[in-house]
Amino acid sequence: MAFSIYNTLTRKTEAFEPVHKGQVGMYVCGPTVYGHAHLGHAKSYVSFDVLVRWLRYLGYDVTYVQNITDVGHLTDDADEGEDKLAKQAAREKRHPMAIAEYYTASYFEDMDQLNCLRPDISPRATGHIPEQIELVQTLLDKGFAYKVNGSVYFDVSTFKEYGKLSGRNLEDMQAGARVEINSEKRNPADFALWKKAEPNHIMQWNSPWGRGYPGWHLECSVMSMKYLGQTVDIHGGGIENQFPHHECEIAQSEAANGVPFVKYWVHNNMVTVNGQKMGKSLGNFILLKQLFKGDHEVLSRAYDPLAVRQLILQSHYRSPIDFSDAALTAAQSGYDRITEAVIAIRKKINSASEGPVDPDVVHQLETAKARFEGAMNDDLNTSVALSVLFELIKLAASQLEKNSATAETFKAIDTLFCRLGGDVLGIVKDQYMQAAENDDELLDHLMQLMMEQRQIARKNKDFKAADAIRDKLVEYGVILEDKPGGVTTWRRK
RNA sequence: GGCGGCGUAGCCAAGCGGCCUAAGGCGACGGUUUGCAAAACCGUUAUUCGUGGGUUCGAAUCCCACCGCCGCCUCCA
Repeated sequence: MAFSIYNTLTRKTEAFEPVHKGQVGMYVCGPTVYGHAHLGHAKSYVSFDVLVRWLRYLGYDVTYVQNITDVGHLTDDADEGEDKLAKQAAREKRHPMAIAEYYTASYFEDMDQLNCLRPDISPRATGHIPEQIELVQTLLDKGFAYKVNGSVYFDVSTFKEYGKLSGRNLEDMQAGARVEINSEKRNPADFALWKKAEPNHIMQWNSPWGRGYPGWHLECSVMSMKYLGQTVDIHGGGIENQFPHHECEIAQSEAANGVPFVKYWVHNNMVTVNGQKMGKSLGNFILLKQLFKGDHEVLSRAYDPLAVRQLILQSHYRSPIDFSDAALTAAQSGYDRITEAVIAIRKKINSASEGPVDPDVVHQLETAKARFEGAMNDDLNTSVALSVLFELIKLAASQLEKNSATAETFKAIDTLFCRLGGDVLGIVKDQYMQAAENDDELLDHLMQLMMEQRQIARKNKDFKAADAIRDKLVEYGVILEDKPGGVTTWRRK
């Protein structure tokens, strides 16, 4: 089965065929860097990360572009709204570019934690002002735009297909309740391509129309075209950007080029926290940094970034996901189970006997792989793909029980875990740091001593003393585990 | 007002006309193991898919109505 993906433009799941055979150009709307990344960013970028990983797994040569918006879109479409970056800059008493730099670094740090692959290109909006001016000029020359008082607007009445992505038409929109504040526009639906800057506006550039700054839909069109061509295979973003952002991108790009701007529009759904929209005023606005540290009042503990990733992958990218402490805890438990199983398998590779791979295991691995691929090909059904990983754990467990299982068999299982769970889903790591190996020798020796003392107590049936040692260690975050054969191991809680 | 989505076991969630007497995860319970635990492993946990109609040989899956929830339509991932 070939890869199919839901295309918002056609409202159908379509067989995926890139414009150029074997090559995929993918553009995803990136963050506006005026604050730390939050849960919404996590869902969005993990979803698109898996899409990129899946396309690469299928053998496509993918160029993944994700912009960094470092010139604030306006906080308000009307006219005098502030630039979000400038606003944050004023709050922090720093230059807007310093704000952009700081939060860009923060963003990549968080995405790295979530194991999202870096985009091939992360173009900055401010680095593409000349190209944006060029596009505005082209639209003016072709009669799709008009100048008013140093600003330039796109004239939506000249673009017949305006509304095709979001399923809106101009009449409906004009009947809507939105108040028209900007009297410069000919039509309320017209949108700014270039805005005249007031002298106190920090971020501004020279243009043929005077000092100003670009409109908020322009950068994506320009950078997508520059790096991926006039027609890009995939353009991704949050569903809330479908209108007006993506609709406007289509209008300005297709008006200028006369060719389709995007072949497949892919939108991911949003997140809620405890069943409600995440909002700063609702007290449920969670930053990724808070999540990873457990530093938020709705969280009972810190969560492993990859457990968060797993939670995201447990539901479909087009479904909304509700983050709650309970959901995170459940995902963390599931994630821990996968991790522990993989570690156990890898230990066995070193200790198991030599020999060929069990043919029965080979068969089961092939079945699992086929099921995984089928699920991913069906519009990225990561939930089912993940369930295959748990089936693999079951298979591994049955082999771990057997003394006859060979090292090659474990190697084969591990390889599939790495491929599907690692390369594609990004939740299985190549290497795991074992707590014990990390600690210095002294700690090891001390633990050894404690365990010996406890062993003596147990031999003497002095369980009171034995339990006292164990309980005290739990307080210090250390868990003792008595294994068959009188062996005791320890690990951190 | 316009657009879109959702309602499946205690919780999360896949399935979207027959393979469904419905994946998988979490939790719970029972077992193996243990001095007792923990962990791990094995097993059990929805004859039923918000409610009521309809279409069909056949529906969780299609249609209609109703109830409930959510998102977008302002920048937002």
